[in-house]
Amino acid sequence: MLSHMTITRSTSHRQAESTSQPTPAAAFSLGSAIEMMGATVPYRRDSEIYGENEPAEYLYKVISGAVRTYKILTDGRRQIGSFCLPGDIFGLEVDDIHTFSAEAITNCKILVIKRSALVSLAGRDIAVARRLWTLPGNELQRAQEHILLLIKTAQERVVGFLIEMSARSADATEVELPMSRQDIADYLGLTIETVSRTLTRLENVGAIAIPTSRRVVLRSRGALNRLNA
Amino acid sequence: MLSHMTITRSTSHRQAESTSQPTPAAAFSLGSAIEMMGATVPYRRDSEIYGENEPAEYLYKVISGAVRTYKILTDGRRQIGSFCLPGDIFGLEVDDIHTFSAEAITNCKILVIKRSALVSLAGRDIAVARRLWTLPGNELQRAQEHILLLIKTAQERVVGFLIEMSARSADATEVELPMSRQDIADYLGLTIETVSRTLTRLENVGAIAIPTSRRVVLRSRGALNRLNA
DNA sequence: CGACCATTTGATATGGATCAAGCGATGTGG
DNA sequence: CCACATCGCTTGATCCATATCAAATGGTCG
Repeated sequence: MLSHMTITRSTSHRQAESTSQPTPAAAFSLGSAIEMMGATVPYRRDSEIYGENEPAEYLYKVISGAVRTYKILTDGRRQIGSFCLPGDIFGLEVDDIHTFSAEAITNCKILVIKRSALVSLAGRDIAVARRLWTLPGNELQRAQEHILLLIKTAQERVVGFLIEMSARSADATEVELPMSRQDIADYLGLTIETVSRTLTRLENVGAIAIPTSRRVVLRSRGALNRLNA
Repeated sequence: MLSHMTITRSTSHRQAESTSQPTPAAAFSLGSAIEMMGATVPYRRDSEIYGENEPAEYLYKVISGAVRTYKILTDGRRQIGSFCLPGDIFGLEVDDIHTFSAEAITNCKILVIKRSALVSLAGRDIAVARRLWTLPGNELQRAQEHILLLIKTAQERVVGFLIEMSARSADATEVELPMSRQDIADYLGLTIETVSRTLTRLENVGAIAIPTSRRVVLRSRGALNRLNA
């Protein structure tokens, strides 16, 4: 059976919705043993999942909703490291201390898995071990892509962001943006105004449509790729 | 004894100095089994060690000299991903294809290890496996630091770069820069002129001294940390 | 000594930041 | 159910940091 952890005691989850109702049913989706080892915990919009410098006792997987990981610099600037969408795993750290903070962007459900349980399972199950193995490498690739984004012009960054989001979206031509303009700006190293202006410019040249501010239709992939330099 | 590979046949090493003379003596330094599995190969300044998109058959460790890994964007811009100094391991890839190119910055000696040999050794030696394990995670941390650099002002980037280099240097107050201003600029996402100007400004305010263009003395760590925001 | 290449320095242009105001959707209290 | 406050987003005007263009300097090697 499921080995239930008393995760609500952890300081890492102090902001979880008080009406927390784990949904073990979801634990059997996706066909991996990983889903069976944790509890699904709801977090409400803008609540902290964990903080920078806290010990990294758990691993997290987005079941529904969206999460941002970020750092606050000494002067108050915020850098978003990644957006996590359903299926994404986050919270894995090299040295057992979180190097970023994580917050729920929307109300969401997160599968929370104890690291130690996963490590011991990996010792028994080579498939789990292999999958765990690939996580830092995948993160590294994303970080490297992020670096490449950050040396580009504002327009290229925004276009790159849209392409990245569309690649992660079910419908490749229509992108749902769970995050605010400020979140996008802090991910791309731009200001909210520049992000907004760039999006409207892309709309004006017919590359995209913006039916609502949180929804973008990619109208011309060719134009976008051209603008992506 | 050492199992010598016929590495000079590999396309990855086509630019190695023709007067290649492996130095197996170095193979016994640092007290790790890893040193015993490869051959030390000399590369001359600006020669390619491997190219982007080539299969990643080997792992590399800098014995002496310095290496840059980089990508060329479609419009010709170059982004340097990392500088590798003696002791650094590079060339590890998630999916067995190099995502960056690597070039010798100076004439240098590189220990070249066959991946497959290392993997099989890791299967037998848990210490080697553990060490291999940590590499992607360490790379990830460096990439994340790099991201944080790239969202800062020019002065903060240059200061951050100097602090990073001094942390990797034997003498914490004096930094040898094996790379050109252009290399630094391409690492920091700035132009060569901005890097140069920023360095002279730092010298003018007394934070550093620049006895020669490739040597920087950190005169006031406090001032640098302050400028690092 | 002279050519070459890296670096520095100078003058100007510009992309994105900043400061400021307007707009539209959402929700709340009267 | 509507008036109003709030919040997120967009738009406008101006400023500034860094890029760009250009030239001078300096160090290295033949």
